[in-house]
Parts: sequence; C-alpha cells; structure tokens
Amino acid sequence: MEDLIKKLTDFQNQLAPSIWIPIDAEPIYPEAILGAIDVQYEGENGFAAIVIFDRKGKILHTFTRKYKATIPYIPSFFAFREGDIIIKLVRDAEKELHLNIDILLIDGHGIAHPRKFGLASYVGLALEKMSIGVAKNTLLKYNGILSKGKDSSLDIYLDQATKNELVGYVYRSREDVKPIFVSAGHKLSSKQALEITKEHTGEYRQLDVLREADRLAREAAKGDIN
DNA sequence: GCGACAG
DNA sequence: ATCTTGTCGC
Repeated sequence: MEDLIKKLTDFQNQLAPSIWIPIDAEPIYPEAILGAIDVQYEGENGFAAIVIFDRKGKILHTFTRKYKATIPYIPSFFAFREGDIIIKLVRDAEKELHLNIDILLIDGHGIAHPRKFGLASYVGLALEKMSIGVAKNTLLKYNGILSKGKDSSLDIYLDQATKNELVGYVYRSREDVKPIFVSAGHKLSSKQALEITKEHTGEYRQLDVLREADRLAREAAKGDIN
C-alpha cells in the first residue's frame, strides 16, 4: 500500500502541471452544454449517471451505466477510483447520444487539492474538456468565517498561510447549511466554476443537476438485480 | 509524533 | 461511499 500511494502521488505531481487554468476569465459561452455526474457503489460495481443540460438549467438527456471500480478509495486519491468510470461514462454517453459535452460538473475536487490534481482535474485532462469540482467537504484549510446567508463565499488558497495560490471557493449554496467547495478542474477558472455553480443552485445545498445524477445512480444501483 | 482525510 | 431508527422542523 505504501508503494501504491507513492506511485499515485508521483502520478498526481507529474500530471498537475498539465492542468490549464485561464488567467483572464472571460464569460463562458451561453450555448455551452454541461454534464453533471455522480457514481454510486455496490461493492466493486459503480453505477454512474450523467445529467446533460444547458445554461438555462434545462435537462436535455440523462444517461446511466454500470462499470467496474478497480482501485479502493483512499483520501486524496479518489480520482483513481472514480475517474476512469467517469471518463468511460462520458465517452459512452457522447457516442450513444451523438452529442458533445463542453463542461463537466463533478462530485469531488478540481485543483482545490493538496497536489492540485483532484478528480475533476483528472477527468478534465483525460477528456480535454472544461471541468468543475463541487465537493461537500474540503481537503484544504481556509481562513475566515463564512457569512450565514445564501451566496456568501470565501477564497481557498493552496497555501493557507501565504495566500499563495487561489484554488477554489467555499460557497454557501443555501442559508444556514454547511457550505460546498467549488474549484476549477481544467480549462476554466475557479471564478468561472463558481459562476456556473451559482447558476445551477436551487433551493438545496447540492446543485439540482448533481442531485438528479445522484438520484439516477441510486435508482440504477437499487434496480440492479444480480 | 498527532490529526486530518473528496466519495 | 455504506450500514440504519427515530426524530426534529418546515
């Protein structure tokens, strides 16, 4: 296991410099097609669902499929458990639905990660797509006290003490509930990631489209009679 | 050495 | 993520 962690750490450090984050965040084009993804596990089976939608929040398609998980979950190495499943799901969905997805919304971190290479970055790099990480817990410490109200946010820096590099935001998606953690995955900025996140946040803590992906994946896992 | 640790 | 009852609140 020590060997595996060393190998995966090296892999993250080697690939992180390939992640591209634009400096000047010009607005995301309004015609962009987005995909929100979630995976539910039952042993080694991963039931993956993607909800494909537009900037208005209109759901265009949903697609669900079962894949095999190979690597166990290890904190900060989640990308290696879920990443390959998501990559296959996106490729299968695009092929079978005959469409192209521009931006991926993923349950996990982008560059708000100790080695700047979370799940959303891994998937974005592999598929050469814009990607956004939305997680319910953080791997990095942050400074400040988040206001109670909806839409308040705080910066997350890679180095908390020196504010060295902005890698994401703590975002209160609903009044008086625990915040979510938003970061750029690949080919867009964390600011753009937060804008997209705000656009698709409704009355719940988690984004509506990610809740729907979660529901579909659960439904598939439950309905799998094996 | 100790604590923290996406899903 | 998953194992699981009742319970508090809108």
